[in-house]
Amino acid sequence: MIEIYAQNLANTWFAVALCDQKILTSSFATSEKTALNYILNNLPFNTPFQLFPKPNPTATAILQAIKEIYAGKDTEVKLNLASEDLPVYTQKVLKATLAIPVGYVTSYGAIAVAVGGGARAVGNAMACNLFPPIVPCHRVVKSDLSLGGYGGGLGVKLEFLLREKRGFTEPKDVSVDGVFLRVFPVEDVLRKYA
DNA sequence: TGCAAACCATAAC
DNA sequence: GTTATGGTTTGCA
Repeated sequence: MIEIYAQNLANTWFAVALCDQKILTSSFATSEKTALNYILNNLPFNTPFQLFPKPNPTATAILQAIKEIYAGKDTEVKLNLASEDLPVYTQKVLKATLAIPVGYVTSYGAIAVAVGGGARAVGNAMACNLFPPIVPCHRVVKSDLSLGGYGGGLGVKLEFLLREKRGFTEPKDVSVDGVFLRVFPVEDVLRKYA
């Protein structure tokens, strides 16, 4: 049985679908309806689900953690994502995206180099991200460090990056499955949109 | 700058 | 099988 929870935290609606403590899909939006619609659209077919008006303790902790991520904070909470049924390539892209630290961004092409495949394929994987904002697809931009696209609208993407400013000045490499992924300070992106 | 061609995993037919 | 479709990239005028 799939359990769905939605809650308003700090003026934003967050929603999750859980199954066996694992996150099937998540969302955020300015209205409860929009947040729930996203969840419902991404639910597997022919699976019963139930919408709970009040989150239980597990769901509360998860929603709280997602809110922290949304707010641009580092979170220590480990969120269990049900990604094993996704295409393998998509899983690799998600994993690489999760490796981007707060305060940094990388490009579609850079991820493609790290996990194989091409930049457009990476963009495709991002476009159907089931776990916003847990999988920080807002930290992936074009190779010239302009924004690229975003499901929730480019304004939302820009605001995310503003909240994640950390004052870093140098690019660096992070390790994903033994290969390196180059990441750049968010400031490098924001400069172009001042 | 701007445009065209190469790029590559998915989903839909 | 085949085709259409992107949240791209690169090269070249």
